[in-house]
Amino acid sequence: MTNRTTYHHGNLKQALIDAGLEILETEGLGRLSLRACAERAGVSHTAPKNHFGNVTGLLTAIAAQGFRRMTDRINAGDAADRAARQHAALTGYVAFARENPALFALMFSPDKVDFHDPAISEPLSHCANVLRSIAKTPSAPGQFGVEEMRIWSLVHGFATLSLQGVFDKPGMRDIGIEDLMPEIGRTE
Amino acid sequence: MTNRTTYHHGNLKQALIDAGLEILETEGLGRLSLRACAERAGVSHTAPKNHFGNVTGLLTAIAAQGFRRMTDRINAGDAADRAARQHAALTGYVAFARENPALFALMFSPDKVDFHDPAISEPLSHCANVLRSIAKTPSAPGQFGVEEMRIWSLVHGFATLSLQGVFDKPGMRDIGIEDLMPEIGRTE
DNA sequence: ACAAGATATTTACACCGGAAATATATCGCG
DNA sequence: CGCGATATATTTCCGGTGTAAATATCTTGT
Repeated sequence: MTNRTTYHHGNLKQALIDAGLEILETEGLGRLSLRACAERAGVSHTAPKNHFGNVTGLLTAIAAQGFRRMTDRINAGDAADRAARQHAALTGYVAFARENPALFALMFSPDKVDFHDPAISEPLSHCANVLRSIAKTPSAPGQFGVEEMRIWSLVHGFATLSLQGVFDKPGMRDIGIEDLMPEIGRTE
Repeated sequence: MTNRTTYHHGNLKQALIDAGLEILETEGLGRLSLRACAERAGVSHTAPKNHFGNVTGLLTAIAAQGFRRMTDRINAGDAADRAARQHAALTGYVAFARENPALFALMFSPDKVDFHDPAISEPLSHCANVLRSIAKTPSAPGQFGVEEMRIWSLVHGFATLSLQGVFDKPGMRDIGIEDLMPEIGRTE
């Protein structure tokens, strides 16, 4: 059943997360299961329990990895100015959702991911930090002000609704986040 | 097993939808299943197939009912002016999400709901119509412009992220959609 | 009255997550 | 080195879930 020569896998935890990410890319969220991840990693379906407790723990870890990838995707730390970083972050957010629809859906599935799991809090904070850094008047670290909430809400809602096809009406497919954001950065 | 006197249920289709809505309210999205709906409606677990084809058809019908309820919740057609209607719609949107977290999550779960199902297109259009009606410069019926997309994106993103607990940081819990919307209605 | 179709059940099956007992490998420490 | 403790993985079993196929019951049209 397994092609391993050793009884222990060696790095099963990361292998299971990677397996889940691959399943999301190739088969979609509906096919993501604990057993499918285990099979792809070459272990029995109960092996994940040692590392993640239960299926929610595994899916939360996969979502956490998704937040790390999204943070990389939206972070343009080398950009010239704040406006450029903001543009890169917002278009990157929407692009990430479109390039990874299943992963993005998982990351915001309350019935599959436990947002109180410590494994996800750090990646989530890093993502929030990038979004804070593009505000005109960023709040102090650890804080999150009205402007940041407005930016995140707008881009997240746009990405979600676009992905869902809610905006799939004539003449709307060409409207992008750039068309919605000129007001976003204005001073309070 | 069943308490029915007649072999046929009579109005099984609606009964299954109602059963699903009750499960969402009392047990949450994780407990919503075809079999659970059937059991609550007092029929065998294969009976839903005649009315909905498969589980996606049933969940889509439940989500469609959710959009109808949300439309009622955000529609303040009797309000004095556009600003009042807008305020009612946006606060209503967020309130609906908080009052029906499981139903709201289902309504935007791409792996459970088929947005191409005709059963959901009409309720979705009605919901969109209310959101269009609160724009300063509403587009023509059937159309959907930048302002409407910005409004919907902002309020949907805020509702979703709030529900997920993403904004659960010190000092943020008191920020509402009203604090994010003064810019929303401004002229282009 | 009766055939045709709609509606519901029974049975069977594959997939899923989890619990419990067991097996194997690694680590800590004498 | 040796050996118990711990970590990691397997096997087996169970209840829950969605679907297909065959069957049963009711309703409808003529």
